[in-house]
This record gives sequence, C-alpha cells and structure tokens, in this order.
Amino acid sequence: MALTVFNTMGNRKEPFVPGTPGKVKMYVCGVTVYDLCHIGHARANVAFDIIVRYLRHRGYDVTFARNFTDIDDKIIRRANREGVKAEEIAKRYIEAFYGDFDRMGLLRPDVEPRATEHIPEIVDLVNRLVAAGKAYAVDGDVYYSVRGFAGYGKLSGKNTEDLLAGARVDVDERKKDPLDFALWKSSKPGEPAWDSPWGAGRPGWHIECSAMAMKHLGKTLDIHGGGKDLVFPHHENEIAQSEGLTGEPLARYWIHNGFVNIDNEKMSKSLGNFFTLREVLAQVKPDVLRFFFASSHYRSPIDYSDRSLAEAKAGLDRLYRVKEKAEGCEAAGARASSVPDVPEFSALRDAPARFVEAMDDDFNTAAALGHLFDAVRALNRLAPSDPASEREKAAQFLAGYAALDPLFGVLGLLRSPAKEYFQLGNIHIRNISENVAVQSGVSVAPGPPAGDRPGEAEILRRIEDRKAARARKDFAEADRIRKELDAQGVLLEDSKAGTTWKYKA
RNA sequence: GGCGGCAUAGCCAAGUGGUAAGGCAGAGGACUGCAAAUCCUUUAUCCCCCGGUUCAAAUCCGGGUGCCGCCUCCA
Repeated sequence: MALTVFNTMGNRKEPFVPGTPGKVKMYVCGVTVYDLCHIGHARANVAFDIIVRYLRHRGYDVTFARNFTDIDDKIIRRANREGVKAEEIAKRYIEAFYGDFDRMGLLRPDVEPRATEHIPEIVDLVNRLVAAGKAYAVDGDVYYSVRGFAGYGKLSGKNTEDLLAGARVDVDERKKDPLDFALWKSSKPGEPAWDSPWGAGRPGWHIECSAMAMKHLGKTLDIHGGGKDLVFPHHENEIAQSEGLTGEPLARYWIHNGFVNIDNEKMSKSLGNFFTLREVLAQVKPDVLRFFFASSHYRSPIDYSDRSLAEAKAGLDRLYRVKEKAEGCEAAGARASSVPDVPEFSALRDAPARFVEAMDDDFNTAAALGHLFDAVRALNRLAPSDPASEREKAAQFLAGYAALDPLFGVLGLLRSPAKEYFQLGNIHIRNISENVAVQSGVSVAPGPPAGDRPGEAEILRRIEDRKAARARKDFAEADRIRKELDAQGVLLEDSKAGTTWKYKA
C-alpha cells in the first residue's frame, strides 16, 4: 500500500513520492506574530503536526520547518499603538505561541526560521530576481513582475485576465502592472528597517518563505503546507519568486487545511468571530481540541461550537477510559502477553494495519479514529474488572493496549496519564491564561468553576465514609454521599477493585 | 463577474461503482445493592432534488436547489 496525498497543485490525490527516498523536506507557513493564536491556527498546526507524526510513523526521515513572520505591517501597527518596538511585539507573541502550542502537544519543528534573521538571504534573493529581469525597483520598493512568469496562477487555478477583472484593490501607481507584488518595501521614518541596495526597508510578506525554504531545505520541498487561505496570493507568489529564479518546482506536494467555522462562517480576525486558543484551553483540555480536529478530515471545514466540543470530549473520555484500565493493569503488576487469536478480537489485532490504510489515504484521521474505536470495543471485552485477581486478562489487555498506544500517539492523543486527565481540575489552567491575558491585554472567558470542587483528600475521605456505609449495608447513606459528590462535579465508580473517582466536566 | 468546495440518521462524521464505518445522543438487555463504566442488541430500505450511463451509483455524467470558501491582510 502506498501513501497518497491530495495535491492542491492539480487538485487531486497522488501517490506520495519524495525527492529522496525515505526523506521528507516539509515547510509549513507559520504565524505572523502580532496577536494571540486562535483556534484556526490551532487546527492548521494540529493538522500538520499529525502529518509529521504519521510520516515518521511510516518510517520517513522528516525535516520539518515552520517559520515565524516576525516583521510586517500588522506588527508595526500594533507596536505603534502600544508605543513599543516591533521586535517586542514579536517576542511577546512568539512566547505566547509556544505557551499555547506546547500545551497542545505540538512537535517543535526541526527548523524555525524567522524573517528578521534572514534579511541577507532575502536581500540576495531580491537582488538576483532584479538581475534576472524578474523584478524591478521603484523609489526604494521592489516589485515582482507577474507577467514575466508564465506559470502564474497554476496553483490556485486562476489566470491573470480573471485576476485583473476581479481586482478589488486600488492600483498602486508605481507598479508596472496591477498584479505585481512587493518583494521589498521601503520604510517610513521610525519603522524597523534594514539596509539594502534600494535603501532602508523591510521584506515583503511572501519573499521570506522563498528565501528561508531555499536556505534550509533547498530548491524543491517535498511538502509545502498551510491554510487554504494561503493558496492565493501567498503561495502563488512564493512559486513565482522561487521558480522564477530556479526554474525548478518549489514543492512536489502542496497541502492545505480547511477552515474552522463559527455558525457555518469562516472564523477570522477580520470578521471578529474568533476564539483564541487560550480561551478555549481555559475550558477544555488540549486533547479534546485535538480529538475534535482529528474527527474530521483536515481539508473539510469544521464547525466549532460548545456542542461539538462536548461531543469531542465524550468521545475522548471513552479512549481515556481504556488508558485508565491499562494503567490499572500495570499498577497491579501485570505484564503484556498477547491478544487471543480468535475472531472476536480481530478489530483489535488488525487495528495497526487498518489505521495505516486509513492514514495512507490522504491522512484520513476520521476513518483512522473509526478503526481505533472498533479496536477499543474489542479491547474492552478483555478488560478485567479486578486486574489484581485476573492476571491473564490483565496481561492480554495490556498487550492489546500496547498495540493501540502508538496509533493514538500518531494523532497526538492520550498524552497525559488517565488519572491526570480525569482528576486534574483546570484551576491551574485558568491561572495561566489569566496571567497572560493581563500581559497581553486580551480578555479571557472565565472557565468552569473548578475552584468549587472538593479536592482529592476530601473526596478520598468521603469515599472511605461511603465504603463504611456500604459495609454495613447502609445504602441510603452510601447513595447520599455519592449524590452529594455528584452535585459537586465528582463521579464515583465502584468496581471489584474498589471505588475510583473522576471530575465530571 | 471568475475559480473552487460541500450537501450522508436527532447531532458530528467516514465512505469516489458492488448494495450505508465510527463517535455522541436515544431505546432494550446483561452486569451492579443502586449507579457509573463496560459488553450485547437496536436506531438512515437509503445518502438535497430531477434525469442519464451501468447487471449494479451515496459514489460516474448532465441539469437544478441550497450553503460555504478564494479572487483583499488572514491558518
């Protein structure tokens, strides 16, 4: 079986064949650091995180690069508004980015180039484009001549005539052609600036990616990714810049993720209908968001709502319950044996192969999850109600779980111990987000009233009380205690091995 | 105006020619002192509508309808 990916270039699925067998050079467009990340950014980054994890699972040696755009008009505007330096804004939001995305369990890229650290490479690239007659300088600005690049529009399926007809932007008089775009922008007094052959200025938005991709990964990438909104003009322009110079394809495969919608409309800064990652993480654990993203295909739009998050949480709970049981078996001293070779457990035994089959089909995480749930049902049949006394079942259960664990890992799920997932309140999370909110001047929706819940010591004491009541068959008292805790957001669960507890929401 | 995508049960969501995965919610049963969890059974005679191709279509073709995205900074 072969991995196939949907290539935006050509709009179809193709067998995945990297330039060098076994190696994948991947560049994903990162964020412009002028504000906190929203869940749209989260989706994009989770999508590519899963792609990287899967490619590695498949045995590829992946070099993953993702940039920070740390200089641009929006950063400068914000800096002016706050009366601080642009680099300070960039620094603040890069830190915030890590704060949010490390919690999401996103792999750190192997290379994380920043535009401001590649000015010489950018200037050099612009210089060569000018020398090649592909670009021209006017009053300190440098523009790319779109008409001089025959392939313009091949990624987005546009042609230059239609683009002109549909142009909604005021034409800059200094451009030779309305379609031309800036490679280098001259700076106004007080703006961040770097020296260049055309005077003081800063890079245009698109050129940094061309320069950085070329420097760190070479002329042709295996995968170039980003959100759907980057197809035009960003990636189209990158192609013009890079291929205009090298004459070789910028990327073999172009992968673009779909949007997060709110009420069926694209979530975006300009529409104002967005939630920051931070707000969301104040209310649900990072895994819940990851599960939510993984339950749809990465190219489909997904509608974000309280309900969809709640459903994601319910589904994820089911998976964590399996992990909880595995931890229970381990704690009881069981060691993995093997899954019984009978048809009843075929879904479990076949899970790794089915998972790969689904993921090979353009990273179909939704189908892959379906197979994992099938496997979980089979695995639950092996679950011992008391691991300490059912040694054989416990050993078989552990064997089954061991087969699934790496697959969950590919999706970045079940990263926490189950005890933590079920028993950790999110008080600490609220504190973190509130602190950062103060720093960045961004409001954060209050999380659930986690502070009202009883702590572990208190809960264990009540469990002991209830145990005593049950021992003397005083079920009215036992039920009263359980209901009381239930009302406080704590769920008690009895089993042969004893009583355990979980926070409900 | 140009280009592209989507429409599957109460909700979410896979499925691109062979007779509807999975999750959530719901119903019944088993287990349990009772719950919860778990297991078993069950919930779309049918995949927006109308034509067509085919032995066979949710899946292909044509025509509608509805929704969305890009064409402007944007994951």
